[in-house]
Amino acid sequence: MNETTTMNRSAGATSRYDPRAIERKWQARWEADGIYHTPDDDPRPKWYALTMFPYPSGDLHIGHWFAMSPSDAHARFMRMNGYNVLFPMGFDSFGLPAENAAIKRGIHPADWTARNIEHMRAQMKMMGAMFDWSREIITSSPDYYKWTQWWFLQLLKHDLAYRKSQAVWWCPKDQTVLANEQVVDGTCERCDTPVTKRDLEQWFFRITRYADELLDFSRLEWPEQVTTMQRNWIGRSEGAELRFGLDVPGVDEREVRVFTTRPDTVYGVTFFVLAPEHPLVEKITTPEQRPEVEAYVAQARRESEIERMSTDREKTGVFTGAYVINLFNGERVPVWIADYVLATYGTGAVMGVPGHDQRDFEFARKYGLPVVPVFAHPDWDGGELTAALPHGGRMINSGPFDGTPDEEAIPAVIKYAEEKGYGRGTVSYRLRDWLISRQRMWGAPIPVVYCDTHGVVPVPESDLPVLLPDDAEFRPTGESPLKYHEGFLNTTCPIGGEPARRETDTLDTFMCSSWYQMRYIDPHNDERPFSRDKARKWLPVDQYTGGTEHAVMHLLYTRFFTKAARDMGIVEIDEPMTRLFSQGQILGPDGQRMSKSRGNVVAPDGEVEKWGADCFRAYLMFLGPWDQGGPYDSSGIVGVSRWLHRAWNAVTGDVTTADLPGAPSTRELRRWTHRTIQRVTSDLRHFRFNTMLSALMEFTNHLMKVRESGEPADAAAWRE
RNA sequence: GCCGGGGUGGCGGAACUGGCAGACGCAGCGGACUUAAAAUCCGCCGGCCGCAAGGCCUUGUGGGUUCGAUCCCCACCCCCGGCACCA
Repeated sequence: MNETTTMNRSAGATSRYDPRAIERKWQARWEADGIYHTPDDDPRPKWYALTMFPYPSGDLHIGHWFAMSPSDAHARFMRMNGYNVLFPMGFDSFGLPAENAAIKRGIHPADWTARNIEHMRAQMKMMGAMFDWSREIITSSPDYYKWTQWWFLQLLKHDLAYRKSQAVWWCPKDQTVLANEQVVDGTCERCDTPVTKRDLEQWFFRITRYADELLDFSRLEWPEQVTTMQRNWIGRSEGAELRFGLDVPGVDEREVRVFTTRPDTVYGVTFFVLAPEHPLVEKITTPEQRPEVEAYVAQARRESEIERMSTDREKTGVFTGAYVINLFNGERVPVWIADYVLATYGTGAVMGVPGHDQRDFEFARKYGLPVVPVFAHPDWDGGELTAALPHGGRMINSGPFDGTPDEEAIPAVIKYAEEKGYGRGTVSYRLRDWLISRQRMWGAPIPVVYCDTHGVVPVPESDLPVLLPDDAEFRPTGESPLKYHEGFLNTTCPIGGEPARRETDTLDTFMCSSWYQMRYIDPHNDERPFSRDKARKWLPVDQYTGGTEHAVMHLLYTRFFTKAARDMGIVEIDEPMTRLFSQGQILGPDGQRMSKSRGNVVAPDGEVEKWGADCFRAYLMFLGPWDQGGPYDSSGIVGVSRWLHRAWNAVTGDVTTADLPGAPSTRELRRWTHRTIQRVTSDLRHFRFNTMLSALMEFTNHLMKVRESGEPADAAAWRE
């Protein structure tokens, strides 16, 4: 029984781990066998795994590897667990960099994009991921943007798209408008240029209609970080809209409304403030105050948003000469304008309650306006205030409400206001409608036509796609380059055939990525964006992964799209992605964001060349928790490489074995094996790749120890 | 200011959410093999005291709960990310 044998499972005892040969061989084999081609008609349960698709900037960088390798590992894990896994990849290929490159180098954005895609696809194949390339989508290709335009028409048909003139964010460098979500600290999200405002006629999507539903994350397994960011971005505030009487000779309006979260302080109103841009300012300002008011308005317009949004600057304002009447107590209070009041939030007007709001307090102090407390806060001694009082105590100076405790105050005042017709309880949101027009050419043309007879006419679905011309002048002028392309601009009205003009703005590229996960399930369908049956089978995405930089842009827009699609009868799901995992960001070795200008970019190709793709992938996963990210320090990769060599040796090298069932050493070996399986399974399930690799390294170390001990190992346990 | 995450060896990080802190790896030190080096293998590797056995200290700071705290509670400091004059 104890006959000792030597197992030698490799071709030769001197076989060494040669990543390049192995990877080349197996990647070619996988591709030839089409093993990652995901069938639609497969009896196994489906698993839709998705990683955010890249913009084809030209080169795959470490960040792409860091995002894709672990998600690939997880997708493979699900596949090995018996799921029919869909793990597609594509390119989010419309957008400004292509246009800027075109301007700089004089080549068409389409050519630049195509070249980059080809290169990056090849780089991604080197990764050895299980992407199903037969489903690849490219958002700038006509057979894709045809359907992006189709979505626009559906939203338009269902009153979820509309056109209006509004002051919108403008990036002077990129020469285009931006969505609120693309303005960061008063600068352009893309190029950091301070933004300005312009009054323009633009297309919007009614995302605000879904504000409340978008706040419901109860069916989602998403990181709290992301749901919190979305919650803050939507910014729901409960309060009331209150009417104030307006009695200015020659002005038609008889009232002006404010939104407030503290209607219970309405008896403490001692002044009233409008945003400088508020339309009433022009009408109600008295002749004596006009020069000062106009100067202030002009200055507010001129100031950059960064200056204006600075919270620590002193409050300024100007009296308009007009008064409004507080309907609750009949008092006349002066109307001021001040730039701390935002035209875009609530009604663009604020009731000034210096006794209970610190900003109002500072403003009243500065301009000598009276301060009337309406809650007797327990900490207040009744003397003159040095700051606004916090919530608490019973109401005072408030007519019929005197004595009401603070916790009952808000509902009581709202009820009273509704009975008397002074106002009503309401909810206000920070979220604005999504501005989707862009004055650039490398995007999907907005499929509408302007006709002198029929007005705004949607392009019929049968005429889609509205193709981008391949010979447009792409220099930015502040207007879409398409405007100067006669062949594109001039068309005929779909209704009456009259001469008409095309819309020359293009769609925000975030619209392309708002539905791309639905296209992967049926990427070659030229009848519909996707078939209903396939949607029923594949949607929603089971596991999505990507960076948090898209928390309030892409991830909010795609949720809106899904809900709108559901209400339009296109899909039967409420949410696009059930689970989300946000990976961290890989930084340069200096701890700074990798960028060419800093010179801290580590090229993945060099690492792959030197260590092999598997080693590089494993090292990225071994660095630390995936959601953490951090500086990339290439000095540690040698450890992973050593481990792979050891693992190769452990599996392929010679070992002395014998039949030793039940021996203590056998029990120990089997315990190690199964404990490792358990740890790896659990870690993989929870995206804990770093500890998964530690477990595998420990196991390898144990195997090597058994092998080097000279004692024979149980043949069956060793094989296992 | 508000919200979220974090602070553990020289470094990246681990510790099954109350049970031997520092797994795994990098770097470092010592050794084996080698004419030599690389590669590989073996050993050591938080700090202080000690020849040693061993002892004391140690998870940002200070307190608390507990037989027992990196983990729970209170207060504070620092770092990262987001939001921010939102009425």
